[in-house]
Amino acid sequence: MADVTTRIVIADDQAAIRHGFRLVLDAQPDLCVVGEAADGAGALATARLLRPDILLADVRMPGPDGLEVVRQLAGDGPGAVPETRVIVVTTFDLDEYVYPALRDGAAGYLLKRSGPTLLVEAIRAAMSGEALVSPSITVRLLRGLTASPAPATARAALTEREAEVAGLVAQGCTNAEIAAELLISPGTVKTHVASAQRKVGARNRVGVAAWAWRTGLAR
Amino acid sequence: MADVTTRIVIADDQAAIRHGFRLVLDAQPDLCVVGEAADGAGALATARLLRPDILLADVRMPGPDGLEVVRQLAGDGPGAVPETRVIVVTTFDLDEYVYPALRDGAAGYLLKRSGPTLLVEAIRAAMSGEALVSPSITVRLLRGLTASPAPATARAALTEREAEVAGLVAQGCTNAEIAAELLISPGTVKTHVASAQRKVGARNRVGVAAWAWRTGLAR
DNA sequence: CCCCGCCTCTGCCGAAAGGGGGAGGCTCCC
DNA sequence: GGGAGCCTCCCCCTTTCGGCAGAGGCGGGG
Repeated sequence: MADVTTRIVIADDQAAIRHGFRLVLDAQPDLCVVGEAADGAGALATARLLRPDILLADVRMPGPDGLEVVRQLAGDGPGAVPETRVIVVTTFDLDEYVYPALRDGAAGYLLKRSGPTLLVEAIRAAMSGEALVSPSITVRLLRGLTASPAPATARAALTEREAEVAGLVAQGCTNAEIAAELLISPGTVKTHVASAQRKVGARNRVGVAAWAWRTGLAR
Repeated sequence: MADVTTRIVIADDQAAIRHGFRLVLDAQPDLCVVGEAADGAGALATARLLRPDILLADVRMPGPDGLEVVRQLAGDGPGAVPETRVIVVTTFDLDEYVYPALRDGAAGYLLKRSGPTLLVEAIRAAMSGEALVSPSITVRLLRGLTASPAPATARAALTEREAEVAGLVAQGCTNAEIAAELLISPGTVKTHVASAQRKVGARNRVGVAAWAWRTGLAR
């Protein structure tokens, strides 16, 4: 495919940030900032008018915030601009917009302090249909992926044996198989399953399995 | 804090890769490759001996693979080396080691074709307790996170209706409940469940649920 | 046009799971 | 000593699943 210039629009309520980004991006031979906006409404209008390849959108802006911009442009509603990939930019990695932004179709999520390198890399990634997320944010996403919200807390509800049985249930084992595995009688397995079921509020063994998968007990 | 040199060990069965990485990394003033290994056993031994700041580990290596290395070094077993952050490197973004690696504590997941910039960025991120994942892989992670746009590959095996039923199975619904929800007869639900079961290789509905949770169809 | 895949439904039967109850042995702690 | 909690096992009964076999409607593609 032809390596034409990537057209970029910057949306941020701070002029200094916009100028900084523009300096960095225009220094790249294949990138070109074609527009700027200082608020959410302007970002949407500019994106719809210019249909750039990339929109860098601050999370916190007057009017529609970065998330709303992502939703509208990346959605399939009337105002969507499918050819524009939105990269969300934020100042603080504390903010909790990460999850919704990515879920709603952001092509990246960057910290302003990430530096020019990652900014350029994020744009190139987005142009390849990929997505770069700031390392400091990725590490939080991974924690969510990994350890589950509260493994120790939630799991404490079950006795050791019950958790063991629940794990095997989540693997798709029948009571008889679990019994063979743990060297106990099938009747005892039923007792443990029923107990786990009651404790986690499930209506059947699939609910127990679902709980095990959610909490990270099983994987 | 003092910006001392970051000590790095490279584990890859291809000497060319190791040399390439070494060239890139030693060109950085604050990075230093202090060791190499050509297989999993060597990687573990070298990491335990040198206790480097960073271990770049190929996924596919003779002996223990990159995942096993991550598990052993990042775990809390006797052979763990907590001060060493493991960045997993792979050739193909097709491979399905992404989830386990990140879940088991990898401080990054890179494609060899990502280029030197991301390699260096990934190391700096890992040193800050953060994690950089290759954009092409991130985009897959996000699909799993979103779970709305299907991971077409795995889910393509099931028809739309089957996937719908599988999702409800994963929520712990009985066939009758699914029937009521989808406005079809319980018998039809049984057909779909049985079909999904056969396609995903499960022996019962819990296996279908497990598959749904694994693939992100269910959350 | 006809075949194929998907969705829909039907029936039957044995196996598995779920709900209820009871019971003995064990450890830990008051 | 006496609970309390856990693990283990047993009974009975109903509901749900799982496997099997068949069949009609409906759409797309050869």
